[in-house]
Amino acid sequence: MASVKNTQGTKTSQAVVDTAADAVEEFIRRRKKATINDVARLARVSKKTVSRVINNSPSVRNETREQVNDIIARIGFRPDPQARGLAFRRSFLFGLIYDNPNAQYIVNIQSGALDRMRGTGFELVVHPCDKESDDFLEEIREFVELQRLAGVILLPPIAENRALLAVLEDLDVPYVRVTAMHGAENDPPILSPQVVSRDRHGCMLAAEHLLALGHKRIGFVTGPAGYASARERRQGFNEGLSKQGLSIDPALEVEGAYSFESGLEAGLKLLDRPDRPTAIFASNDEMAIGVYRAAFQLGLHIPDDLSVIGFDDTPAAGRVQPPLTTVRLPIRDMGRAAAETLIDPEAERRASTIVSASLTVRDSTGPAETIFKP
Amino acid sequence: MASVKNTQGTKTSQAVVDTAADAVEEFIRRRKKATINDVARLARVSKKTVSRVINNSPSVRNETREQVNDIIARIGFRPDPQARGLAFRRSFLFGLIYDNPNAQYIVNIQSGALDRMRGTGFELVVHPCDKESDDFLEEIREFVELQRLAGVILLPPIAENRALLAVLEDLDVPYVRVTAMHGAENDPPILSPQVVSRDRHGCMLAAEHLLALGHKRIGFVTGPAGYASARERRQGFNEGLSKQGLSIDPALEVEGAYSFESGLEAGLKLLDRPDRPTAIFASNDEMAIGVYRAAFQLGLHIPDDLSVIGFDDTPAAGRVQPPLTTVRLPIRDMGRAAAETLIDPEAERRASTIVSASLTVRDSTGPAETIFKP
DNA sequence: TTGTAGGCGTTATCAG
DNA sequence: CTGATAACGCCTACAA
Repeated sequence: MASVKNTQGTKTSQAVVDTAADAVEEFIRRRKKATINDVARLARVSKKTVSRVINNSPSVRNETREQVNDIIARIGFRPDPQARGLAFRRSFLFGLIYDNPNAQYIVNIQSGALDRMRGTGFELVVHPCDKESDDFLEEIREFVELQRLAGVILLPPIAENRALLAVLEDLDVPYVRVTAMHGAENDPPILSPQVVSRDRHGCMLAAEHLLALGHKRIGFVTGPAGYASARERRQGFNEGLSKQGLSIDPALEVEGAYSFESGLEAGLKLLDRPDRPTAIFASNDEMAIGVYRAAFQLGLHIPDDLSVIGFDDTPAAGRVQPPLTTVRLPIRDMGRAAAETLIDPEAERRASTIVSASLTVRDSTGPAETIFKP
Repeated sequence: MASVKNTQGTKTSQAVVDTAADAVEEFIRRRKKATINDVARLARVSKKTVSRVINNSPSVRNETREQVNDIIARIGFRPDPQARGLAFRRSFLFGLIYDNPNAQYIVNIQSGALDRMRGTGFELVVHPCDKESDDFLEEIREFVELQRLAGVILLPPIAENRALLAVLEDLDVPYVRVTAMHGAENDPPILSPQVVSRDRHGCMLAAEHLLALGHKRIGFVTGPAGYASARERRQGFNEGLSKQGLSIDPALEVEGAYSFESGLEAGLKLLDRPDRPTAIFASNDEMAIGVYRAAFQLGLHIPDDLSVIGFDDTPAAGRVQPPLTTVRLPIRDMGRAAAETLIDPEAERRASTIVSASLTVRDSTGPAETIFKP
């Protein structure tokens, strides 16, 4: 109870500082987690004033603010997120919700988002889910509601699930969708904050690359129907081909499931025939590597007998033999941008952050000429 | 204010139920998030009693308990984790802390842990960190302290960092280490809850497999010095060799960094000479695939000219050409077990959960005989 | 500009 | 076994 009373006669500024300093050091010695009350007492203000300082309220005299901040720094006070959240009716947690099998993608998004979140006081809660489950929506609703999330990051493919978006709107929680940029299509574009990648453009580059190498008979392995990315990539590739008056040959198009196995199967279907294509574009690396396997099984050599392009530029792309030419997306940057959207208060612009794709040319693509058998 | 007063004359059990039912339906109609107060009012008990029911306190009459649970179920009440956390001085969050570049590993641990956590009310907060950073420890301390974590899962290699463990002990937060089982060694084993894998045993199997195929000159690519897993794997492989009176040949041992590049480099060093080994064991898949590249560069064919074994059984292992023989660890199960350790109150047994390794034989290993050049 | 009273939703204390 | 009452640490409303 060593309450320090300020002697009337000596309440010069210096004296105040001294006695306060004692109290502060006394406090630090006990090294207990400081609360807003400690700060208030030590700074000789009400806790409401401390609260104002914490929340950057403008209505605090500068002198007072400095005084408070000084104490805060000295005793190492950090407001308790739980208490704050309780009062705010909202936590300081972002939820990362996904149903996506690509580990590298998930981890990259995560680390990008966390990168941006560092120092902001927000934390990231991961929440994989099963979009085929019966209680898919209810499960997510409960998660978001119960945790009173401060924001949600949605990854493909569920970022395109309108029913899910409706739930989030209903819950009134800020959210960002990470997805492939939406091209002109039948269904209307979704107008909520999003981080979009120029998948189409990337695939256009891929098509142009193959065209430049002289390829004409080109196989295409589509992604699963219903996936925005699959649609975009197909469209982009087609656009690229169209620059030379070509287009995706229906006879040389096979739908895959973004998996190695589906790529292998598609590859066999495309290659195990006399009029096989001289090049194949697979809508992701996973499937492209499946095509590698198909080529191997058929005794075809890449890139001499067949050129292959993938999409994603996963680490594996650089490690298979031959290293895979592929479209690269800056996934980490997308994670960063997603977090940014949730953090920045003016995210209400409801705008899109756009990131572009590029082509990483490696050794899986070569000139078409060498393939002609005289 | 439609407070339902119970008419004295009609307070039969049935009447009570009826009026209560009305109030309940009335409440449900407004579909607002229910609080403990709502439950208390509707169940005609104090909120403390509701609290007791929530927390499975034994001192509640069964009848009362059922009554309360009934209301809870009907209005869909879920206690607020933030408020609960505030009162408990402890959140319902587990932290997953790691400094590990293996995306697949991270995601598998995550999904295993989340798998076990489903329905328990706990959530998982991911926290990558940089063990080389100056404020490595302080940063983690603040994270754990501020979030008042209910538990921490530590992944290799920081799961072996004693300074970090000391911090966690000091913070008095429950934690589990996921790591390779500790063999007899110089430094004393760490005696905190852990989920350990039999890396040694797995590598013994690998050695035996190569031995059985007739290999004698076997190269070994070690993991980075200081990593428990690296040490264990080496020891296990050596033990395996010793069964045939062999041991790791110092001239055929190269240290790698668990990366593709280091594997490539090690592979070149091992293979680019006349007395090259007929088989190489790399301490993880990443490096094994680097060895693939080295072999390719030197014009060696796997498995005809060289057998290769990796460790981890990452998805890539099954996709490279030829598919890689590798030691498999049930990573997801380890994640599950880690969560289990934190969830189960009797985790104080301070015991280890042990999972075993197995050998996945694919096509990268073949008989040594074929290599002899007559 | 600052402080007081009250509340956020839950649990702990200590009576009854 | 049950219930007032006071925390938990912070914020909002309303005064001063």
